[in-house]
Amino acid sequence: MNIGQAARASGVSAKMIRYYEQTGLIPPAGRRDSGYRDYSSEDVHMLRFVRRARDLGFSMAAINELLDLWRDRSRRSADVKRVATAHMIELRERIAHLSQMVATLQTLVDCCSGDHRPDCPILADLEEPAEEHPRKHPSGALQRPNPRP
Amino acid sequence: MNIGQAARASGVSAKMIRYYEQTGLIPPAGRRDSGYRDYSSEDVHMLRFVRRARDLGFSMAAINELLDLWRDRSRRSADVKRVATAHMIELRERIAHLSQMVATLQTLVDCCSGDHRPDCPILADLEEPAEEHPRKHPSGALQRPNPRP
DNA sequence: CCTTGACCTTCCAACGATGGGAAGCCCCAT
DNA sequence: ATGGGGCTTCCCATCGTTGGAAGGTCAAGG
Repeated sequence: MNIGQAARASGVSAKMIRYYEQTGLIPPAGRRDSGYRDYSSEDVHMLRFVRRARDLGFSMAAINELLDLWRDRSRRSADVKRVATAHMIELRERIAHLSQMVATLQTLVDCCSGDHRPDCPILADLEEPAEEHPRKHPSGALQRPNPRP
Repeated sequence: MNIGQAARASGVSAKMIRYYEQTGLIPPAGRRDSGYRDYSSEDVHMLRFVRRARDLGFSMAAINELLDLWRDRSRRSADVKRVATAHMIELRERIAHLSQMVATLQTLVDCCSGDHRPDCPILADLEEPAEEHPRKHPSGALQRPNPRP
């Protein structure tokens, strides 16, 4: 099976298959006399594994671990769970980070009239950020950053 | 004011200041006789603007637009709002993407016993993804992907 | 004056994962 | 045998940021 066929069968592009091989994520494929790489259905199986892990956002380093665990019949499922949980925690952190950005942007966008006039609270905030430091120990009065007019 | 001082005053690293200048995001700084870049408080102000925009996740292309609008006294706030809204939509899409990953991972992690045994639904899913195609037009019965035992 | 250490300059490389493309060889069908 | 498509390797680009090397500059202290 050529690399193109393996690519179509696995959903991993030929480019990426070569890259994964080059970086050692997957073992070097066998070669025909012509120099063409040759893939078995097991190889495709492995590529689909990698593809699925990529779709779930695992880094190549994590996929490396997962592949090792996959091949290790005496693995402990706890090890797999640890890798997946760590990844999930990182994803949640990224989501929290993005959500914070979105929340701030939404506030600013809500405050912007969005018309022909130049006055814009969005630019005003970029220029001089409002001190929205949500205190972990709120000692003062609750702030109303977005009072509806 | 040297680049290091401007960096500390703006929160943008000296490396990035040079990079922003090189790519045309910010105008070239003035130079002393020694060749050192020289920054005014207005330059720092602009750098703080860029920093804040970066913190909100804007791409450099978007920051370029925002800087132009910032400098344009006859801007229409609608244009600023459009840039911010487009960015917010993209952030929301990224959040949705990550959330989908997290949801799948959470399901898998919940199903994994995480002990010394090798059986692992996480690896099983990576190997052969469960066909969880949530239909946009659910014609059949609701699926129960995670029935509590 | 000279040294020393901190600072500045430019240039080059790397990260992570992927895409694009060029130059050249191989395979298969007409 | 010829054409077209697939394969090979190699290089470059992305995006924003960091790191380092080699060399010039500044300021303080001996």
